[in-house]
Amino acid sequence: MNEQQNENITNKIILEFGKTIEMFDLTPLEARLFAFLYLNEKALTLDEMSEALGKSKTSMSTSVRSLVDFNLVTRVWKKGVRKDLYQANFQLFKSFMPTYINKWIDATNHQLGSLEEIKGKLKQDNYEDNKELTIIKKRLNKIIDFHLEVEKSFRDMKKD
Amino acid sequence: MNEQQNENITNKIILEFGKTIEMFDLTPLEARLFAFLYLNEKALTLDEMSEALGKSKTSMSTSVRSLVDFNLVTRVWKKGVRKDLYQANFQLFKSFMPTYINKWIDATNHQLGSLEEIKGKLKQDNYEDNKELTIIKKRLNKIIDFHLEVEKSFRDMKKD
DNA sequence: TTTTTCGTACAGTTTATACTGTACAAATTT
DNA sequence: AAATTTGTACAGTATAAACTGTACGAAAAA
Repeated sequence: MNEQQNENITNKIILEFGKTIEMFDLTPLEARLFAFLYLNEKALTLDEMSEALGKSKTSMSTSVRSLVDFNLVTRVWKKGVRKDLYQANFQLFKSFMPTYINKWIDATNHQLGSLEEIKGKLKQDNYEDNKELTIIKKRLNKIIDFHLEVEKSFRDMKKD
Repeated sequence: MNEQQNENITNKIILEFGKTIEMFDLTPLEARLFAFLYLNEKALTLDEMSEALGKSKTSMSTSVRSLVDFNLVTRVWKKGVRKDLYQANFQLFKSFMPTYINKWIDATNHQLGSLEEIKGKLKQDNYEDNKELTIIKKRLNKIIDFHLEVEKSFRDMKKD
């Protein structure tokens, strides 16, 4: 009854919290797994996760590895325990938000580079100018501006 | 030669710009389609899109409809032209960014509601208190705080 | 050393997503 | 009215993503 009750509540929270985590570009399973780990105080084994989420141990292995790579989960050592133990990092906002923002900044910067390169090539090679090309050039500049604006938005977001 | 040259450049831009647009949660095809429309001054028909992107007309129909729903593309009327014409909205930042931010705000608010509901139920029904439940409650509060913080971040982002 | 246990690589399967082709209603043209 | 054209619903197909089960090396236990 007690167990059942806790599990019921846990599942509801996992469901809702998981949806939010998915928005940070994690897969549904990774999201649920993180939520589950977060709700548990003590570090858990792959078998415990597998049992709790009803998914294969292999899935847990790969998913938890992703979470570690994303710096959302930490592998924990405990004397006498042979199995690997994993624990969710407790600082949610710091774990998720900066990484997400950086992802946007990095991506826009990278695209910016590619677009500038195209622009440079257009100037260098003296292409046969025609009406259509003129429009393309104009739009390319607008696209570059757009990337700058997006990048700035996320950069500003960091300053808090 | 002239045509070929323009198409070549257009494709390069579509490729790079498309990647960025995908980050705003559009499918790869929607992203490329928008990029393509944006690079064209005049409004285009489904057949022209289909021809240019090498995808079926059906795909164009559904994709362009999505873009219209997202307020990224506008249907345009032109006298004497029977086919439907579509044109990309030119204000990129205004088209993409506010929608994206609102999506986050709406989603976090919605989750917040669900989580508060769970919290309320936990208080109301006097559950048998145990150590595990105490931890769950504590974590639930942290999760709610997290949602508030995320929501605030995106709300602040709007103020520019 | 032999046996057991653990984590993960890998191949295969299931499930979800993206895309196409046919068909057809609505609108336009002949 | 008949014929053509246009956009899209729908069903089916192809492609990608998620997930599982078996197998096996590494490490620990017997």
